[in-house]
Amino acid sequence: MSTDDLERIFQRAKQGKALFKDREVLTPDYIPARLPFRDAQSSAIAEVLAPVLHGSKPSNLLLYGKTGTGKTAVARYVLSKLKEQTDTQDLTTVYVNTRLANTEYRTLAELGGTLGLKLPFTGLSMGELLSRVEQEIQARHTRVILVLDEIDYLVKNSTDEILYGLTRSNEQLSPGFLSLVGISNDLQFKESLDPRVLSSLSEEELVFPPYTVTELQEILAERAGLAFRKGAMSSSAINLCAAIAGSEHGDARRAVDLLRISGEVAEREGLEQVDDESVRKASAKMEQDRIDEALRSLPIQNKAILLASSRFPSGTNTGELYIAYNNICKRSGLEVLTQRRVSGILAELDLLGLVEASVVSQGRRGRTKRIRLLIGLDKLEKILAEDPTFEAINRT
DNA sequence: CCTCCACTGGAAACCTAGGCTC
DNA sequence: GAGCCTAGGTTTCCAGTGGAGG
Repeated sequence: MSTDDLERIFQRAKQGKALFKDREVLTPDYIPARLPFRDAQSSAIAEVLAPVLHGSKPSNLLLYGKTGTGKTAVARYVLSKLKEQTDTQDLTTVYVNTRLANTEYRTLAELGGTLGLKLPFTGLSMGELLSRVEQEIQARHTRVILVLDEIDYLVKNSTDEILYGLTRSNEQLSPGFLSLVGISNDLQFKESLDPRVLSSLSEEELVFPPYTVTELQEILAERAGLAFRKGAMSSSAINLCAAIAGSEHGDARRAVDLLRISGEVAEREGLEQVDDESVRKASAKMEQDRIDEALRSLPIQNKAILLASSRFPSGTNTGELYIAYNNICKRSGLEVLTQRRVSGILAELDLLGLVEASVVSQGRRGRTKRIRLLIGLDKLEKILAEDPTFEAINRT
């Protein structure tokens, strides 16, 4: 890229009018001043939590709904309003996303951290950790409302030990108490839960239906009004955003993301207005970015397996791929994993949408996974070439 | 209708790297 | 330092299986 190119980019940025008024409004962390179409849910949660204001313990609460239906936003919104009502120190609200926290341990540690405890990354037993947190709550006479977002993830990836512990400590604490608000994307996660935990956790339940396309349109229009300058966003572009996001299960978060990226695309191209074309480009870009990012952040072994599957443009099966994978490992000095593990990694790659690995039966010739690469060869090679491990191979 | 392939996928055990307490 | 904890990735072991070819 020459300096001329750079100049042209900057020049265009200077000339083109800034389309955004306040980009923040379209970031995932933004909590809107008002949540359209969620009044019923907001007030239901408020009803459940209200007792905390005169010192009694609210029921535990479970929120259900698919991604982007506003569960998290509503929960945080109500919590922040609740906070405004109490000026005392004795109400602590904690929000933990268990998927980001990743493990039971880190979830609890995060709770402890918000309470002001200093906890190590690892090393304590779960029991020890729990009792430390309990002690802190008692010592402070504090009331805690703990929001566990994506709680299904926690249950799926470990036991429900922590939930059991938390619901139990609930009963034992005094003074002070701990109320739980669980948020789940998965409507069936209840089935994998210990019945004791379930009955305690879901004293109250609330379901969030997906947004309809018309609802999305209104939400987006409102956000767009705050985020963009007047006239910088065509209404047909808003409708297109709503339609694209709506066709993917009424996910409001993705709709808002799409809106923001459309704006960025249009701004970069020096347009006066975000049009349908920008939205389409943004939509394609989001999909592309998702794949690139998934590829880049893959562990080395997963990359090696992808590389192996790229040797078979018309698809292959586990056994054949394992042989190719073995070759690649030998040539790049990589440790060779067992076939069992490779099979597991293939399932992971399938989940990421990088590879299609479906189990097929070939009668006499056994059962195996039919494996097909779902990403472009050139793209894969380009990104994997960034990894020094595969240098030797790429040259041949 | 039966066989038997080439795996699948569950379960448990193992290993490493971290950290605690005494 | 000994003896205990955890996470997370891996290996080991193995019972289970869909369906083409007999």
